Amino acid sequence: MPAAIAALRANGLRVSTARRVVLEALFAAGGPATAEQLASGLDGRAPQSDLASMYRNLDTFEQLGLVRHVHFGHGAGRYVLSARSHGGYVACARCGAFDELEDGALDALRRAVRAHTSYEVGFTHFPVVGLCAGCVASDASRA
Amino acid sequence: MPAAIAALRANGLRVSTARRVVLEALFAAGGPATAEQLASGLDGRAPQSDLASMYRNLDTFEQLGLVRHVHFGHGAGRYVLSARSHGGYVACARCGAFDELEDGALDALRRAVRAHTSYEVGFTHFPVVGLCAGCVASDASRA
DNA sequence: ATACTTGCAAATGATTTGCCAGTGT
DNA sequence: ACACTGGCAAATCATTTGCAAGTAT
Repeated sequence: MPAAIAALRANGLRVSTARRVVLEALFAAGGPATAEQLASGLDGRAPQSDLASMYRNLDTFEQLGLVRHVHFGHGAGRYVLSARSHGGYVACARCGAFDELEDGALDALRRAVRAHTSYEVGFTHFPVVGLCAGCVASDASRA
Repeated sequence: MPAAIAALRANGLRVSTARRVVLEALFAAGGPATAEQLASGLDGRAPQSDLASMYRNLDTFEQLGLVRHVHFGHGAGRYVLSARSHGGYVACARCGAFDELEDGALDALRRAVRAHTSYEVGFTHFPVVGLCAGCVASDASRA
């Protein structure tokens, strides 16, 4: 966390209370959380804050490379501390469950894409979507 | 296209003019198009129609398995005739370019995910996102 | 002191929903 | 005839933006 503060200073950005709160909330969340969850205080685990400012600051931190966000299916995007989440995610299109991909899986995926296309994919911005083991059984609808 | 009409009938749904227009537009689009593009008539290549009804009918066709939609980065989702697009897509997070994944690539990806997780991914609902060859050079921002 | 930030309200973009008139079957 | 649909307006969700007041530096 002091690293994040340093990053702000290093970029001439101010270390405001609101920004400290954003970091605190992301830290407390421990995993991908929506801007709304973070701003509403994570059920008391972090101080509440303004949603618009939350978005603005998440974006600021994202540009500094400290935060990233992923979209699990439809609905709100989820933000995480980059330090807490190196790889990509697999998300279930049905129930919303998700897990981080291990480095091995990530490498295998990147290699597969590179072998067949001219794209260099990261799986770091958007997750790999499919059905989790539990939902495979009850197949049917949309994403 | 007559297959789509038959599918409607088979499910007790009505074959209305609006629904024919949706199919016509999807057909004319030839690839993933937004609901707005489809409803506005694709620059004259299809009749214009109501946006809300377009969404409703795209959803209806999606439930019948005739249409599917993908999200290339942020912004509006794009709809395609399932018959025209079997596999998944690779999309560029930077410039919005996208290409279909060949079956080989798709299989390799599915295998990789299956080997490392308990998920059964399709890549058919959401695309694989990364940077296209052109954008790899100028790296930097968000998704 | 001054420019960067905040917080709140209002705007935007995408998609959905309510409702009643219209129309396939 | 009757239930399913279409069209239009209004609502909703996620996110962004305008602005005046507040505060790091």
